[in-house]
Amino acid sequence: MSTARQESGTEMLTAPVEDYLKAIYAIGKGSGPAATNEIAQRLAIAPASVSGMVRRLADQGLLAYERYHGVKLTESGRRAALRTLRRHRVIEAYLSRALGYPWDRVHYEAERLEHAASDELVDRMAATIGEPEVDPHGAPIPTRDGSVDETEYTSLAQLAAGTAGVVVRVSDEDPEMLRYLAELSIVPGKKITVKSRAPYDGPITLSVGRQEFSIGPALAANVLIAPLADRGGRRG
Amino acid sequence: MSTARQESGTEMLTAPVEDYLKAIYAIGKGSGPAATNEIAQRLAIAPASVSGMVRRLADQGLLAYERYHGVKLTESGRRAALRTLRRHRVIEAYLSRALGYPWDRVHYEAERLEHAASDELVDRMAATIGEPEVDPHGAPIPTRDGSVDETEYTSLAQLAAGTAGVVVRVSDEDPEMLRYLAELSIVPGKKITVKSRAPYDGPITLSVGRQEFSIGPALAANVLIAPLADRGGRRG
DNA sequence: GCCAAAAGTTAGGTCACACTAACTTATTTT
DNA sequence: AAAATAAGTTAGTGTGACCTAACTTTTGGC
Repeated sequence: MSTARQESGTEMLTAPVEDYLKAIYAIGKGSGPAATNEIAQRLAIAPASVSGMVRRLADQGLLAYERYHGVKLTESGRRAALRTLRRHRVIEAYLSRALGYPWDRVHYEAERLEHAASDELVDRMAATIGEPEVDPHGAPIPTRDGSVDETEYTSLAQLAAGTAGVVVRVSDEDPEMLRYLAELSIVPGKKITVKSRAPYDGPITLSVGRQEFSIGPALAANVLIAPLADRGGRRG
Repeated sequence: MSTARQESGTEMLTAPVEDYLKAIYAIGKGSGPAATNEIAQRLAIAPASVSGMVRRLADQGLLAYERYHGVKLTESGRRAALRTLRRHRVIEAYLSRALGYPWDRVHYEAERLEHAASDELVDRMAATIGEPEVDPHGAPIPTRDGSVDETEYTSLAQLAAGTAGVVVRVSDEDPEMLRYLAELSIVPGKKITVKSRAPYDGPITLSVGRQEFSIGPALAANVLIAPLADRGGRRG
């Protein structure tokens, strides 16, 4: 057994394998092909290592691989990826709500626990905190039977001046950024209005609550928004 | 990183290494020497594998090894073992109390989580359920700074007829046995009186609560007892 | 105190997962 | 369309953790 996990029904996957599948899913959003280099970059390993692993995963039927062209998840691979994603996000939500974990550190902790927790544990966690639909960063939690909300949202960087919207999701990996976003109270559920945008990728001025401030486009790109009907005019 | 865990301060140990240390600690109870074969048996691996690993662990300073004689934990090895043991038992207690996990399955789940959970998580779990001192099977939980209650208790198999005692601990690995013990309500905290013992390792008759029944010596050996003052006489 | 049985070790092999260096295929530029 | 660059692959290594088979050391019975 060693690092692998055994689970009722399906074969057990090792932690690295689960990480590959998650990465490939994240790149291709479940359907598109993933490039070797991009997988390597996400997992912080050498491209050559990916070639080798990808072959094995293809042999196991988890993905479709064509030499020199990318890989795509098979149905079985997609299911495995979503199972891991569900674990990850339920664990994040649980750490945050039940154990008071700060939202900038849940990702890192979940990254390890997702490979060790059983489905039963994950389901109990989900039940205990009331079957959450999103994790603390707003990412949707796949259901037990493997479906996810794959709605694409606009990033704050693309939002036109004068537009208002609600933050639905922020990217979860960089703790420092998360702490900064929390300071600005740019968190899922918050209403935001884009007051103005300086040209040439300049700062974007926002109003959040009764505060007003500017952020750079790099940060804004990490915030996803559900736009609201524009009823503020553009007098500001 | 792969299967290893990084923790503030101390070097990260892999899951197998933590398992070796736990096994060696369990055998030598922290001080005595552990035999290669016994380690192998506990970890369900070949004795030859133990020889190899034990050498590496000795090189790392986790244990003292003399060829053809057993191994003993060094102070550093003992600390690592107790850290893992604390994780394990806190997790068991948490699963049981906070998530309603049945007591016959917490061991198996904790066996995997103990290698993935950070010290911070374990401490939060402990705090959330009120800093428990024992796990659901009655095993003492090591403190953060690495001390444990190492009191030795009498097993129910050694208890003389007419003696009464309180169950302090039952062995935790066999789920089926745990379910049976729960049925008999032989659980930590319960008062038990040994009514009689048949000779030649025969059945032991007990009274627990208002019930009376007999169990075999093999089962009784897995129940540890804190004896009470004998005030019942031996008329029974 | 010798000799068989038990306990422990070395030798040599495997598998998963990473690496670097060198090579091949694909894409882009001119 | 040729050359330059980027992307991807193979070849060869290393490490951790296991295995079996064959050998050595220790122990316990007589």
